[in-house]
Amino acid sequence: MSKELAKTYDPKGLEDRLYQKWLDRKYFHAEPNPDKKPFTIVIPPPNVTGQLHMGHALDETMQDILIRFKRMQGYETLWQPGTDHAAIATEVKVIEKLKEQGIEKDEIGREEFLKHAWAWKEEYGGKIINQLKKLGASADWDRERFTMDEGCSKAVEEVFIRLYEKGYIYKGSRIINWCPVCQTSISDAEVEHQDQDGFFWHINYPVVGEEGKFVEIATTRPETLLGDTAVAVNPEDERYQHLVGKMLELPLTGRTIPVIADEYVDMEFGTGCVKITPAHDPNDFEVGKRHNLAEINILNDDATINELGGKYAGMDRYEARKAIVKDLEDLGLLVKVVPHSHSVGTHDRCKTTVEPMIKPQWFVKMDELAKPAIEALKNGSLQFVPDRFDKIYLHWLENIRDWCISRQLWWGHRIPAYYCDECGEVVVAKEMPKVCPKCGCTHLTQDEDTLDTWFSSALWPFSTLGWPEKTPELEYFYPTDVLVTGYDIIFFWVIRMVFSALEQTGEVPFHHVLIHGLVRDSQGRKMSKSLGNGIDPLEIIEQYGADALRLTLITGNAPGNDMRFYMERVESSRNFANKVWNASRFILMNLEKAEVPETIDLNSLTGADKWILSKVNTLAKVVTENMEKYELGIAVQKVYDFIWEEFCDWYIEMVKPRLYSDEDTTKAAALWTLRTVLANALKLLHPYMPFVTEEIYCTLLPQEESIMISAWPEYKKEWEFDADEKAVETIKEAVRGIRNVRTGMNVPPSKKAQVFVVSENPELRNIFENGKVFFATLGYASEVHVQADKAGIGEDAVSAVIPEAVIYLPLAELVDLDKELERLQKEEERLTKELARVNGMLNNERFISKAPQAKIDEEKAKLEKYTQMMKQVKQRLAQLGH
RNA sequence: GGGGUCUUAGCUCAGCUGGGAGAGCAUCUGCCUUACAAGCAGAGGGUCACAGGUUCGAGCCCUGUAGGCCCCACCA
Repeated sequence: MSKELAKTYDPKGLEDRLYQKWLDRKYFHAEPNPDKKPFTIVIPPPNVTGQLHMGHALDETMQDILIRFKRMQGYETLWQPGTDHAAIATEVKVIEKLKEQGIEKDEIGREEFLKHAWAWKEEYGGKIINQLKKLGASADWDRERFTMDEGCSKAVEEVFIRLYEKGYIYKGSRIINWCPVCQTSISDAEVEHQDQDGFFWHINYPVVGEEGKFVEIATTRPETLLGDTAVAVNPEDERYQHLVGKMLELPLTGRTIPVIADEYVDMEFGTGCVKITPAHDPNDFEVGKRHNLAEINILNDDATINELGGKYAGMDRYEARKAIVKDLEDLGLLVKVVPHSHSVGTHDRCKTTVEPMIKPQWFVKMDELAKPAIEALKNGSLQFVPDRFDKIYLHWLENIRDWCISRQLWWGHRIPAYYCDECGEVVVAKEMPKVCPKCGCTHLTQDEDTLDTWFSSALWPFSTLGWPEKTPELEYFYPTDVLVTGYDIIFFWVIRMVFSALEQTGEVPFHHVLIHGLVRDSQGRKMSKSLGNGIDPLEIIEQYGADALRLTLITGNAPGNDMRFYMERVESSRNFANKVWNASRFILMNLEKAEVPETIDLNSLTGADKWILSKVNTLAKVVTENMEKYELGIAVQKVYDFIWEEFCDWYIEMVKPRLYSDEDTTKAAALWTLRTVLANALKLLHPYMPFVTEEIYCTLLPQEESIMISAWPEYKKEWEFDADEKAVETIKEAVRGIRNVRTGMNVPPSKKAQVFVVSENPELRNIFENGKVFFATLGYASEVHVQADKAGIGEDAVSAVIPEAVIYLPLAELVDLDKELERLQKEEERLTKELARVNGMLNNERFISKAPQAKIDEEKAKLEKYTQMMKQVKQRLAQLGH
């Protein structure tokens, strides 16, 4: 590889080339290795038919950062990838595609449909994986899995059977959420509650045998009246006690229903009389059970009224509502209609209003399974980052209800339950039994339903590692270390993984759950297809590079918080990549011209060298600490600031004179330092920006194979140089003072000026003496004089005051005395404020007696510093006649 | 109804166990300085939502208020 780098960083081409190199060299591949400690992350499997969006980009970037970090730290790192079959989402897409070809799902039948679904999976399944690769994801693609592959399917069967045998899975006719469009049951987690403006219809139900007497009920769903089997009042309600036990005429049906008493009824709400429809309301279902009420299902699966609805049969639920209200009005039974806002359950996927219905379904009994999951969080074996998600997790588990796992879909894991055609015996087994164990007949039929897609993803952390087999992978990599995911799927996925893992493997599936927020558009809206405000990560990568996208997604964001996506921020990230590129280009250009030793005697380094070495040493420590706390945004910000400010703006500028001079004896030291510090900074940056760092690193150190398998920088005691750090910081402060004064006077850099540094402190004079060259290059000085007093400095020189020193610039012909005065007065004002603050603290007896000594000393030092500076400022003001 | 979270510079956001308010972008000024104009050097800009409290000391901890966002919830 040539040391020639292009003038502007261009990620195109380079990224694909480097990614291919990593793949070819199997860097992503992990194997159980007893000599190393494992570090494992399982990917939240993206939907097999999905398209990479910003949410994925964020999620995968975070995982890749952690994986690359740990890999460099010497762990055997497995990032286990794969995809999810996404039962309902995929099935809907396949149905749509078939419809375009004029084919209906029911016409072709189950087997044929599944062929189409698998074909779809084959066609689109690999797409999202390739998109992840574009991001730089260092997952072990050799181990890619799919929730419906053989191994995962076996795990699903195994778990189903185990839970069934333990009595944790059961089949029952219970009220479930039904989606009339998708024509399947869905779990509680899939129901989204939306507040909708509706009405309260007050309806009179005539009392049987008591002419002119009515019970007034209020309902938001008058059409369900067709399925009423009682009216309930609160047993404590004195208004209605006399009615309990009486019969009512159910309008429009010719049926009569009883008035019952049940504590469920809130006396304060509505009329205090509630119509009870056990077949179409979860509460009413419970009431019905308590009172042995009939359950009358009045709906077809598509939410039209069925034959039990009399004249309304065949009408859609909303048409029926209108018709029924109209008929009640005609009968004079409609008392009033009151606007009322209430919460309506909708299917999260298609937004259809769900219909509670009683259907035979399979459920997972949750109470026992939830207990260990709660305990795992409480005893610390499972931790959320940030920990505010603890409450959400606990609240859900503590109020959990049984999980409806059967779906009336074809794409998914078919429930391993078989029914005897003769006697109806249920057998749960891996394969269809030849004969019914009860009656011996040979005709059995498998359950038609499939499992909730989350049933298989709940097993993902261990099914992908080979469970239920005791594979070496499971032994070594499990439990995994951290799960990275969005807060939006804590209920769907995280919780179900935890209780499934605890039940099946006896261990938590992961120790940490790192939660991130949503990536929103620049106006703070969710990115969505319907709004058309989505930004395609691949287009960003194409235009700015994957590194720029990754940096943008990680910077300036705290864990768990949503973020807004701005193109300006991507540009800024791209600019940083270019900055790194150009700094490296400069260093490489200079390295070409000289031989630089592999190692160097640290004593041969200059103060500036030691300063930057010390800085990068501290940086390594701080970055590591933050990454271990999952503070990725803070960590990368530190690297960014170091590279741009300390390294580029100060160190490289400081070192230039040494590089440009052939006589300079410290040139090799400078080059060694440049190379060493850059290499370390690149390593710290690599998890965030893998491509640009790899390209530069390998060019910088041709003997190195790859930065991604290089060792993570560790803090080195021998790189601590406190005195040199302090000295360079002092010089920086002086240089800043000079620049500040010059800009204030509108002196262009081309106009060089003499600089006098005056300090009574000999130690400080020594520092400045050694730093003369920096005043020349960085402070545009023509000559530098370091002295103990003001001898030879004109009264009209401008000055900058720093602690224990004053810097004078005789800019006679340029000096605007009014401006100089203004500057000094401003400085005086600032110092006055600071002194007031410090004095306020130090004169406060309670501060002296209660504050820690270190803090008191710190403030005393400040007092001394500001007093000294104030003295200088006052002297200058006096010179100017103030 | 319950819970969470946010309110910090014109905009978007950091600010990790309380100890002199930060970044990016935007704005203004001066620089095509031989790594980078996707750059360099400077500057302006904030009673940290409001009111109390704890503390020697509060952007940070506690209570309350106002507004925004989110999640959960079986009042028909």
